[in-house]
Amino acid sequence: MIDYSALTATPLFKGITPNEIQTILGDEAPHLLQTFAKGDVLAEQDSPCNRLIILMRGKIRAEMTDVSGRVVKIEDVSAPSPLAILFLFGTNNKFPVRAIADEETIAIVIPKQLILKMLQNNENLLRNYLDISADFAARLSQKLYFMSFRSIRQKISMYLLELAHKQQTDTVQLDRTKSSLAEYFGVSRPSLERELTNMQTAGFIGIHKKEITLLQKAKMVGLVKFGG
Amino acid sequence: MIDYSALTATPLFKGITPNEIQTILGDEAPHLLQTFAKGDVLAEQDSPCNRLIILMRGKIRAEMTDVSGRVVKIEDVSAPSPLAILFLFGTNNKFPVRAIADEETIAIVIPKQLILKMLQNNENLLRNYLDISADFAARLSQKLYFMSFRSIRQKISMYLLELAHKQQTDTVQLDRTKSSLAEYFGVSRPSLERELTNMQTAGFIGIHKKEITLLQKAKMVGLVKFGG
DNA sequence: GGCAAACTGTAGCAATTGTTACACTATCCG
DNA sequence: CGGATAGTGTAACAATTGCTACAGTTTGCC
Repeated sequence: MIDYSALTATPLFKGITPNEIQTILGDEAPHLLQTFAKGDVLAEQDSPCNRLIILMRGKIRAEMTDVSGRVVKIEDVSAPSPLAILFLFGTNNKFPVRAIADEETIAIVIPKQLILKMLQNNENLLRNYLDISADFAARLSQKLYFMSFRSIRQKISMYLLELAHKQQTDTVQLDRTKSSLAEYFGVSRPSLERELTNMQTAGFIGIHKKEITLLQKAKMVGLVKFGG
Repeated sequence: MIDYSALTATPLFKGITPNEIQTILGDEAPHLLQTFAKGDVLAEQDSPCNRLIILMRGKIRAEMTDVSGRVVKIEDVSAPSPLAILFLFGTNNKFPVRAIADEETIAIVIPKQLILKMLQNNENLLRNYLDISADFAARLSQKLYFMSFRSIRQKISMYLLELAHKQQTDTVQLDRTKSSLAEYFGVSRPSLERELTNMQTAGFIGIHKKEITLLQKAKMVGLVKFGG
């Protein structure tokens, strides 16, 4: 049986009642359930992305094999959550990664054609779908924006200034570990640490664990603007 | 008057007949037309993105002002083409850039609510919309993928190996200028040139203008795989 | 044809960043 | 409580990359 109330917890079905979901999915719903054992492949990299996979229970990992044959783990996805929602459409709609079950996993697999119908028949669903896509794109854009700054000092300044703006204070709390921040910036962790220390020594910021105080906002703005 | 046949040339209305478009847009269509003089602002950065702007004639430039006040040109868009299609939805749906008319420009401006209705009422339109979004996201992903490689040599190798795969030959034609390739990689132009020269000296590739021959594919694969 | 603008190729030096290694701390979980 | 795991902080050295400057080439356009 499909647990419709669990589905309302997924971003895609947010704001839609279990009853509505039942109606949307229709009578075929029970046939859409699939179970995967640990190690099973839910979707092969570069295979046609002709169905939407929504995890109901369990978790998977997404791996990518590049031209050189190197396998890189891209992300972990836990239920309840839809998978690769953005690659269902587009001119080259293939799974960008291989999805492998990390434990026993139950998923609802919905053919692309049915998705199209569902989107047309339910405005909430359509909005959710478009919102999810847009948010994804916004995150990618934001990250690329950071990559466009040359020096680590510029990236740090930019990041902290935006954090200060969001948190409405000049003493910000880092919203991720320094390790993952280094990864986000695409630089090595020691390099990031060093530059943070340099900026503290230079009097730009004060560092206490994950709490960073912006001491010279104007100068940091200048860094971003004129380089350095 | 709206030139419906011109609209069919936009990616959003691809495959939809002028008559259908007329039906989709409905009676309000004539009220949606707007004219902008050179220098007029079609959309302000960070203003709510509550309408879709489709350029029918003329061209605009998209500029972004960052935290520091630095103004950067992001892209040029010429008619016929929709504007910022991916930022209409999402939790923070604001124009990421300021759109300024570079010459006299005529555009159809469709409110978000109407777009939602249109997408629900026409499957072709919905598919086009989703395809455009997905393609955009795929381009962003692809670019981030390149940014994830540390050295310039790795980026070059990766890029050339993919080009060779696409063009089905080991003598590839660069699909953009070396300048823009440097920008795409997020490195300085002289650094890219130097590394290309180094790779030629090392015997990996042969360079003749925009034509590059991959002489040691296996070793280049190794570069990407093991670093270096 | 000829001018302007964009693009290419190269060099030397300065600066930033990566790498590796090690010690230490915090957090999670049984 | 204790052990494992993830995260932090720092240092020295090597390597890559950026910057600036200049000369030459191609392209587009009048």
